[in-house]
Amino acid sequence: MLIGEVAQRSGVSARMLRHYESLGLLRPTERTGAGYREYSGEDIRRIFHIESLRSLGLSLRDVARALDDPGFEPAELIETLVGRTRERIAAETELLTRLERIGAADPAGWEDVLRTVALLHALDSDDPARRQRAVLSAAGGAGGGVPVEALVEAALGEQDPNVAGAVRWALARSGDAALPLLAQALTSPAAEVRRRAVRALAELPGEGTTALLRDVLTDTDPVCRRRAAVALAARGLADAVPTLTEMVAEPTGDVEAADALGALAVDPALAERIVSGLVDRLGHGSAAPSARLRLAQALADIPGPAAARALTDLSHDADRTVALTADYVLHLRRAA
Amino acid sequence: MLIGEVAQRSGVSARMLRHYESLGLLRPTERTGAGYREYSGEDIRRIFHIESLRSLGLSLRDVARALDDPGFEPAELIETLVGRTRERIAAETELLTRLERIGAADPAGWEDVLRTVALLHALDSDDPARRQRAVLSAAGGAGGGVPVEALVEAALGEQDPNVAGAVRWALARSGDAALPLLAQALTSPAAEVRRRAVRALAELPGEGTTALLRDVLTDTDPVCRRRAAVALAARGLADAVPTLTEMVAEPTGDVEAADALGALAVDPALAERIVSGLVDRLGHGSAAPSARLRLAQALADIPGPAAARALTDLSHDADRTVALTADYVLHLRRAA
DNA sequence: GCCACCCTGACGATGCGTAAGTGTAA
DNA sequence: TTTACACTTACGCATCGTCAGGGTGG
Repeated sequence: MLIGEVAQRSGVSARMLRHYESLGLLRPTERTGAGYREYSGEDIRRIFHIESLRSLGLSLRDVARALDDPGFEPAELIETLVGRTRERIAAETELLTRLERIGAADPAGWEDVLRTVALLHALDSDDPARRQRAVLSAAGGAGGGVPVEALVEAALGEQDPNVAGAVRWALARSGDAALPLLAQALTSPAAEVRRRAVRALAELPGEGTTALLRDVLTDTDPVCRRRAAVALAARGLADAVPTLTEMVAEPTGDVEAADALGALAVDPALAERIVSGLVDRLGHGSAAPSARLRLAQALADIPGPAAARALTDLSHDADRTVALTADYVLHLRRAA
Repeated sequence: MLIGEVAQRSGVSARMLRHYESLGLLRPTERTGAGYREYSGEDIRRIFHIESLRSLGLSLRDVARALDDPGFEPAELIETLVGRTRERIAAETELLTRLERIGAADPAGWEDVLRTVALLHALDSDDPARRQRAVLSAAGGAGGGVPVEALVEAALGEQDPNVAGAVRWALARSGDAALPLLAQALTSPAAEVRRRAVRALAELPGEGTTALLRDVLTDTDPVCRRRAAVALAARGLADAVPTLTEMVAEPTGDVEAADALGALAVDPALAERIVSGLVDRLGHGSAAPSARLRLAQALADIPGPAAARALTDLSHDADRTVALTADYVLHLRRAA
């Protein structure tokens, strides 16, 4: 078979067939009297072998080795090919999200593109100060070319507490576009991501966030639940009461919970409910004295007669520290 | 600033700085008396701009246009870049799975690799006959170099019913390795994928598949549920009875369900339960006559006195067709 | 003699490393 | 003079398309 027919049937251009030959990949085949290349069935098979290996990403040099060097084993090369392909995919994926974000910012000219690129680049710099500045300039830049997605991603991944705070602040100023993204983050399997999403949502204004935070109250992660509860309480939502009551029962986070409950208890009816919930959960002798102590401290922040009665009970507590604390709190309340 | 320092600070090699210049990308900068390139702050900024755009995948030519041609707008180019990147990611991902499958087959030499590549290639050929042959050779090849993943993928995607059947047959011969993959397919959001997974599981022997099929009985997709029920019944599992009863109630698939129930009803206790379930669901006058007709036909396959009694009731049915059918069935049973 | 092949050789595109051979500043 | 730069020119890498200039077969 002459080269043209081979090219047509194999899909490999005549140019490439000659090229393979020049590399010694395809052996010096037969030639006709006029010097035309004459490909045998064996040659054709070899071409398909070459193409098969090339389709795996082997270089022509590697193909030659694979087909001719008996000591060249596949395992290692395949492994490195896998590794390199993974790296390329990772890089391309990164590139794609950057491109999409830039596209989403709808740049009017290349200056816009450059600004956005610089911003995105700074946002995943290693230097926290740089990230900080990027966030601030993003928030200051009045929207044009500040992709919310990037801010959300930063909010969900930022390690440095200062920068994280700045990111949440920027996010709070950036409008509702962040909401669906944060909502999606709440479904992440990684608890840490959900926690950060909750913190960001807590600082976002608006009705939408309230609904989302309410759902978080049933999250499997306690930290998520608690942050959501505190945030909801700050908005005056009574849904948070059970979680906050639980928080008072735990040795950590009780102060924050007490504050939040105190804020909710400006409503007298709610105050009554909160007090009875707290007493049910912690007021029995079976609870640890330290728990009763936290109860007394929590009651300090709650106005109304129900809290006063509960404190009076506690002032007769078997544990001296509890009794004294309750007494002291009562004293303060009477003075106020 | 001289070229060496610029290179070091910007991370762009001196070679590339000169190359940019030769392309007219970086304007003819100042030169010292000796002809040394002298880069100004403006030049440095331009270098960063160039690198920014390059990081988005723009060619040097496009970078030049972007920075110098005021009529060249970003939108279109960004869009095509996004498209191309998506395509590259898709291609690389394809390549990756192929490489991983080849690696998983642990080839002893490049001939093994070539065989596997040819197989994988044939498996997603456009020609059903080719796919068919590939499947058969994969199943015949006694395992070595036949990646189960590829067969599973084929089973989940195959359109042609003949090839699909061959794939399931090959899968059934390929051992337990397919199980976890099919189990995962059962969690796919696409009902069609789950359906195919169920069909494949139904033809796979072993305990593991039974457990999986049992879970499918609660699938949201009725087709999945039904196929699982029929398969379970074929294995003598009573769990399938409620679903099969439901199937008799529907105008489609009732024959298959009746067969399956008949097979289960070789156990007399089960037969009784099946009959009472069927009668509860369909035997009342409130059911459509066509439903009662299917009931009569289903009862034909169920041995034992319970079915006979139910048929006798139906032989007095208000609907003539129903009554005649029940009569006829009773006649056949007595003759047998 | 015309058409459809074949041949070899070479350039171009892409982005960049790595020289070789030479000049310059301190 | 040495040392560390800088300069220009050019080759090589890996894959291919494509063109030029010329021969072959029917």
